[in-house]
Amino acid sequence: MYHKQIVNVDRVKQVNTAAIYRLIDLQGPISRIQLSEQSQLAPASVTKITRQLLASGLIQEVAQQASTGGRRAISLMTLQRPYQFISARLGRGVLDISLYDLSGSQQAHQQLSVQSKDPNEVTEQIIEDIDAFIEQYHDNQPLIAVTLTLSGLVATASGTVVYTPHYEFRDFALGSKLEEHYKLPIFLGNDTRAMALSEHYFGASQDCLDSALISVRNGTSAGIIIGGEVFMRQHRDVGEIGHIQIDPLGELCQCGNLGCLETVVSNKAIENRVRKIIEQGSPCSLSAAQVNINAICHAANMGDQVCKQVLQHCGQTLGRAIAIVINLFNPEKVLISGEIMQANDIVISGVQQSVSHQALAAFERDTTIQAAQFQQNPTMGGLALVKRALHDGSLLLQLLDS
Amino acid sequence: MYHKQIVNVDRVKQVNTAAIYRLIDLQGPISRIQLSEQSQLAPASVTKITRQLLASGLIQEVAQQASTGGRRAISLMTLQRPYQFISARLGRGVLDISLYDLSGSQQAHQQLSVQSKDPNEVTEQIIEDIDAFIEQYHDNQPLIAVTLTLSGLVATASGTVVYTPHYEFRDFALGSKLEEHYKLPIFLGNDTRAMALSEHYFGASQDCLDSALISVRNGTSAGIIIGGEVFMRQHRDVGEIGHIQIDPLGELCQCGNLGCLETVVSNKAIENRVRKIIEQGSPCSLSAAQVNINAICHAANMGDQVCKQVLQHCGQTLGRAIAIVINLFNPEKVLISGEIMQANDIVISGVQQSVSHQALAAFERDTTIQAAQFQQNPTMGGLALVKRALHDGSLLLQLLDS
DNA sequence: CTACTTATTTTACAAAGAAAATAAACTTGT
DNA sequence: ACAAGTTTATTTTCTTTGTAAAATAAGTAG
Repeated sequence: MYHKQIVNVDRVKQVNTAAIYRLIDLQGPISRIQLSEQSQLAPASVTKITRQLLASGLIQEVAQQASTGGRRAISLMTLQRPYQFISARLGRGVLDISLYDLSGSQQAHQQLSVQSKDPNEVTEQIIEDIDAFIEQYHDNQPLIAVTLTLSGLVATASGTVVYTPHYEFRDFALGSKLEEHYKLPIFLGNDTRAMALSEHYFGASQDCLDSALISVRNGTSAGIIIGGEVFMRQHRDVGEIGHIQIDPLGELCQCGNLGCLETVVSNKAIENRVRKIIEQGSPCSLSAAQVNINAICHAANMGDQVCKQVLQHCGQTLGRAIAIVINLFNPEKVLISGEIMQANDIVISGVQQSVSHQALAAFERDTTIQAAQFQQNPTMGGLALVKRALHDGSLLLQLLDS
Repeated sequence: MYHKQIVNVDRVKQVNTAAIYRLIDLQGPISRIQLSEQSQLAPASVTKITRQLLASGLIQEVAQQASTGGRRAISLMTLQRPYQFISARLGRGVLDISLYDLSGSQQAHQQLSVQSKDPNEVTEQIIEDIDAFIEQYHDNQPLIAVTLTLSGLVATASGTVVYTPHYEFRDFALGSKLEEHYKLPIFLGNDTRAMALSEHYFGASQDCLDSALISVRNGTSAGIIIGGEVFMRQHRDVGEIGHIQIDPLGELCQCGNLGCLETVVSNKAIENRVRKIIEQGSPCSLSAAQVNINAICHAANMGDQVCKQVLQHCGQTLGRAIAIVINLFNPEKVLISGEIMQANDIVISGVQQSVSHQALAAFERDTTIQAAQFQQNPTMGGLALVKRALHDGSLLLQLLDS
């Protein structure tokens, strides 16, 4: 059996401290009195809490605000630059490593290739590469965390990699291995879900509590943000939409089924389809050898009918999946990420067609569909994981003590 | 902008009192020391809270438990029978009214027909009929609430009916009209979602935190329970899966699209399909005139191939929708409700086929699919709405004061 | 009858937030 | 320039809540 949230006294302090830190972080320069209004805590409590945060160096007093008729308010801001962390991202055959500070500015970046698929070998390489990276790029500022994002299912709480499409991880305790080595808080997560959270904190979905990010690259997956948090079930995140059956008579998917979303909506599927049409002799500005996703988008933007048609069909199909997400989650914004968004207008118009037909009218009119903001930076997701840990108090308390 | 949960002192008491009440209600006869263990509150705190609950008559001391080597523990239970409420359900052309007590036993029931589709007229009828029902069946025990469930979208917090398929409600403030008349707490909700919650509290999904109920009757809709609560977005519930496009080349749906789930999975769709096959001359144990959902299920169970095939196909199609729900929500149990479950084995085997192919393996092996427990009683959903209000503290506090 | 267990209650206390009082910084009217 | 009034920030005082520890109650086992 289970019990729901019980509140004891210690927890109150933790929750409220985290809430105040979060407000200062999100709402930039803000006075104590404004914090009190927004948090519904008494001014006295805000003073108590901010005193502690000031003492530990997590926030600072900055300029005074203009007077509104009396004593001028003192603005508070979070300190970002002194807090650095490592964000790594394990893609298909690729390991990206970055050094960030909390402001979100990337101090250094490196990309390496990964040959092995064996969990132990890959883990070893990750540790070696990050070690070398730190050696080379990190100065003497304190590191507060190491994050790793990857495609696949991750049990976030236990730091276990349940499953990955590109490597042979199966219920592999990657988190504890990294923790053992670095003696730092480790944050592990699915890459799409982490990117969705990054868009929520810093990107295109900053202004809304409920959003979804659909990532179309090697495959298709979704990250769903509900109430400002990644939607999770029993400590593992969900959002694997790539194998929704979109057409019972469709193409064979590598998973063994017919007509999965990924058989139409993925870079490889798009490339294959264009190649096929060219080989059938349709007039196209690309030769079969030139076909790749970037070229296709460029050609479509230039007016190439074949490429345009394929991308539009892809958009329509994606729209059917997005309509399902809208009906089930009713997000304010749906963001699409991936190389296809170089042909933004073509894809979006296809998506809109399907959504306007298939999503509930009451929901559809509330939902904006647009391109994601962070298309290029695969390690950006780690930043969100660190922010989240600060905002929910778990990492914040560790920094308060030290 | 928004702020997340802030905890102030008042709230602590409310949350913990509700949590203790919920534990006593769910875990039947239970001692204070067991409550302390399960709630992680100190024994002294449990004593304080239970004292209050005892004083207001919400719980009572029952038998002592057997000794485990020392003083025998005193069992506590919630009091159910003295608390009665009215549960109404507005279906297509039908109004069901029941009198329940908190134990879930139905004291009286009445079914009436509804002719009008006009919101004001329907509201007037509901009030008149409930008044007459109370007059006839209710004795002098206190009524603590009135609930109304219906198909359509309901904004639970504001008591507004956003949309209904069978009546012309559009953003209609039904809740406040009822509240004005009855001067009692009113709980309004979508019927499928309320039934899903009832299954969670009292039925087939009692033992799990995450479940889904799929209702197949006039249409198809889902109720999704996450963490023991109805999954909601900005105060309105979601789960309208009836218009997921399941086949881009499928039949025309009344919503104007092709191949919606409801064009295959609904009582009417099944009946039409069987009728069509019979008219085409296939040998069937039913005549076209005899066709209705109950007869079809019975014939299928007796081995009729036409009926069996249609139901199996319906199951397979439903399975595709359920696979989506499983991939997105990862519930422990999926319950199916509706007349089709009279042919339980046939439908479930079809569902299982699709799910085993299309749901993620990691999720599918954790998910049980079975028939819902409360198939017959349309007002059962209201019971869950009242329970929820007691368990989350909102209704509990009103009863504590009085 | 004594020693030991277990359950519950009482007492004393610590921590957090609320309310009121005070201090500080500024604006405005004279 | 200066008093009066505002607005913000902080401090003090008080109430509430939960908890630890001690006390009490009610059993068991030998």
